[in-house]
Amino acid sequence: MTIQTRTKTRRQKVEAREQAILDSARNVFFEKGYEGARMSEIAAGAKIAEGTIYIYYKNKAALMRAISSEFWQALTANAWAEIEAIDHPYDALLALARFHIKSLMDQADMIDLTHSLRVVSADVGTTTEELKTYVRVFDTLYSRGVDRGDLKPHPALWVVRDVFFGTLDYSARTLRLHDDQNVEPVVTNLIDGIWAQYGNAPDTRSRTGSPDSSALIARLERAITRVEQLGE
Amino acid sequence: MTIQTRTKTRRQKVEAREQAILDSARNVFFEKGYEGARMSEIAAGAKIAEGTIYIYYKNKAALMRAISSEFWQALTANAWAEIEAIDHPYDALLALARFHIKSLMDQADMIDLTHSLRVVSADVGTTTEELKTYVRVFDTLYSRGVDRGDLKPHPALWVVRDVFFGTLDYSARTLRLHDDQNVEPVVTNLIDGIWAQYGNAPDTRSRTGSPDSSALIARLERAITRVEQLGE
DNA sequence: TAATAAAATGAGTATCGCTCATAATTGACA
DNA sequence: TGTCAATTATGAGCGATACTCATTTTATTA
Repeated sequence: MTIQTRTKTRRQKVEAREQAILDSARNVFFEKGYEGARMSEIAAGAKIAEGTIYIYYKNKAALMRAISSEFWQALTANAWAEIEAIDHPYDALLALARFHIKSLMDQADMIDLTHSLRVVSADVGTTTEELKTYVRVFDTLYSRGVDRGDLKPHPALWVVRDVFFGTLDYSARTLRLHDDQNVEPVVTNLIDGIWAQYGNAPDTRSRTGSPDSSALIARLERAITRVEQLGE
Repeated sequence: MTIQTRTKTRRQKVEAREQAILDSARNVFFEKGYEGARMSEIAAGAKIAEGTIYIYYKNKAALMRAISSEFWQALTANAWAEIEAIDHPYDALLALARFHIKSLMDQADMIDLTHSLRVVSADVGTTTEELKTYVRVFDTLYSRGVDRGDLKPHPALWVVRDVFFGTLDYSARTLRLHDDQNVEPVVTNLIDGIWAQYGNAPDTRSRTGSPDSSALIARLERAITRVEQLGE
């Protein structure tokens, strides 16, 4: 017990310092950019000596990588939270697109800094891994749509994924450039486009007299009944 | 006459030196990346003293910017050349997409270096200007399609433009990551998608007597799905 | 050929990321 | 509580590098 409490105290102190360094570094990186950021200033911000940083992080690039890593993990968590309550894939994709582009725009500094890692350190492996994890939110959503029969299975999902993220990335930059906060046209346009290309519109099935049309009508009937019961 | 010849000689010498610096810098930047590139090495490659570089270029970033600028101008010229003989907008867009993604993949080093400018220097204005010029190739192509009646006019062309370049950019990265040289699926998929959404395809119009019913049913289906979720 | 302007040079400077010998702090144990 | 070993912190100093500037070299004109 005593042992645990004591070691925990030490660990807590260390972790607090680590977080202080991270926080200070984030501030300085935001303000000055990667190149402009001085290790001395980061140390001052965390109220420690410059040398202490190197006990916690191997070098400037590693520090930057840690910040980037933290950011993407939080983004992934938030993305899941954003879509978990949404049932229909169309709406979920819409929500994810909205969330993604808004994040890109709000946290543009962070995004640019992450990109800078590619330039600064050859070892972008860590960040790549985190990007993959983030991107999995989309993949899951699409797969769910396929399972439900709302979306056509795609032989190479990454093709659609790149349309999704690539478009949003570029659009975010354009919107920012024009000081425009209205993401809806972009988001709607994108998802409608994906839906037009890969969506299994129910009419496609019913047109050929497929058995699914009756099921759809039944669903419609039940739904409408519920709407009617809602009153006015 | 004599005056002109003589000054021209001097100017030629100066311009030759300038080009030598640029060539050497390009080599070193490619090989070592921006951070890894040493001004001393660039000078050695151009067979001049280190201080001479600074007569021609204000600093390392300016040197990099000049290289980037040269690259994008050449890319723009090549893009125009690639599409000038193609008449139908669909084929021209296809060709541009193919050209763009291939350039991205072949000259990945150059692209990454250009991106690095964003990190290194706040003044990315020059590069942005050149990017705009490049991007105009697409805009012209789309407008031509609208004029011919093959494409629907879009209230905000940049939305489509960002789909185009964003998708190709991301796809190029993915393909490179998988050591895949086959760009056709991406290119075809992209242009078909744009055509499906914005093309005035004659077959769409002639397919059925009630062109709007399928879209209407799709909309109904999505709306009902949303209603169904309200109850649960 | 001499005078002047333009261009080149490279030793020196300022700056910054990082190291390491030394100091301070912490926790276990008697 | 005091002692000792381990952990953590410190900051002067090192090496490296982008950039400067006093001096030299080269080109041009009369």
